[in-house]
Amino acid sequence: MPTTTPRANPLFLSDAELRKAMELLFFAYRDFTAEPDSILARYDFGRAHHRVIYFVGADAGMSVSDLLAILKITKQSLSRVLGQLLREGFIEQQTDTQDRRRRLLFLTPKGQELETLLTDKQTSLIAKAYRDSGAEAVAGFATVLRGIISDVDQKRFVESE
Amino acid sequence: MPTTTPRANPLFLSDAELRKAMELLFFAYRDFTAEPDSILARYDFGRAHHRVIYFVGADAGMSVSDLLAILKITKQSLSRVLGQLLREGFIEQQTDTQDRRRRLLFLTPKGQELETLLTDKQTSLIAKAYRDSGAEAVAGFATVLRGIISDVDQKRFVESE
DNA sequence: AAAATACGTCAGCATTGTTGACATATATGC
DNA sequence: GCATATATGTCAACAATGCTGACGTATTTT
Repeated sequence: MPTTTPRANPLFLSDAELRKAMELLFFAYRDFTAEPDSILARYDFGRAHHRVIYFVGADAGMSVSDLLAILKITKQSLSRVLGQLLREGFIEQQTDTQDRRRRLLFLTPKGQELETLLTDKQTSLIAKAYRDSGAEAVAGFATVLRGIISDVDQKRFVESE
Repeated sequence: MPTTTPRANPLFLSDAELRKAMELLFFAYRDFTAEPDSILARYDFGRAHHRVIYFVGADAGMSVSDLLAILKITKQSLSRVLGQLLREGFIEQQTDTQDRRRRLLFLTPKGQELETLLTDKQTSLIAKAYRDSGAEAVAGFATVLRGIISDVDQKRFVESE
């Protein structure tokens, strides 16, 4: 009686089921970023610019090192895109009055406008998927994604619950 | 009576809830690819090599154009990584006997070994998240991701159900 | 006063995507 | 059988976005 155990995955999780999950993530992430990517191209911006605009929009007044901790890229990499966004007037900096070494980041009205344009594309895609799936599926979606996210990054979500 | 409607999202989906979904996707995808990325670095390979190895592993004997259709990159981009994988003996080609223009792709034993190494890291992460979440959550996870995936790419999944 | 922190910058390099131009082998349509 | 379409490959240049390493300045902490 062959008990198909191709790889080391207990608890009824077949290899095919796990591969399907991986592919779902791959295609979903790809399609999720496709629309913003094409909008950004019109500004000569890329996905890296989008991330900066998104997170600064989500947490106005964050410092450069806060942003570095979220993005997990080097300051040299960030500097390139952040510099462009500053020079082109999408983001502005303000010295923290508490600690004058820190530069707090804010979207300008122009930056806010682009943020809204980009985020609206993505939120409407998510909203459509949510509406088509129902509340229960939405809860499951979040639960599983949280399970995939490392403990370190988990912390970013616990407070917002 | 202010009925908070910050953006255009009906059906009780708050802006905060939708932004959280976007962030979950961002962090999950990042953490999901982190382990393979660090393994690949040891081979002087990148994420592009991983994708090729993964999809050829999932569908042995696929043609170059099949792969191009999945990855949605140009043949010049693919050629670079595919060429490396061929030269270094991770993948081998075989002329299709039906249509001798087509080159069918297969993993070599060496390629299969790397595929297993990489995929096992990712499947165990998914498996852990699945086990911690329960069957119902897993179903919801797949439902929502499918809702995010474009109709074009959906087709890749319908047959496997 | 010395050390640590926050931020910035210059320089070079790798990966992975792009466009455009061509070339070859094979299959298909008429 | 010839013209055309298809599948694949290749050369060259360029752009976005990561990286490392080396410095420099301002400010805070010890």
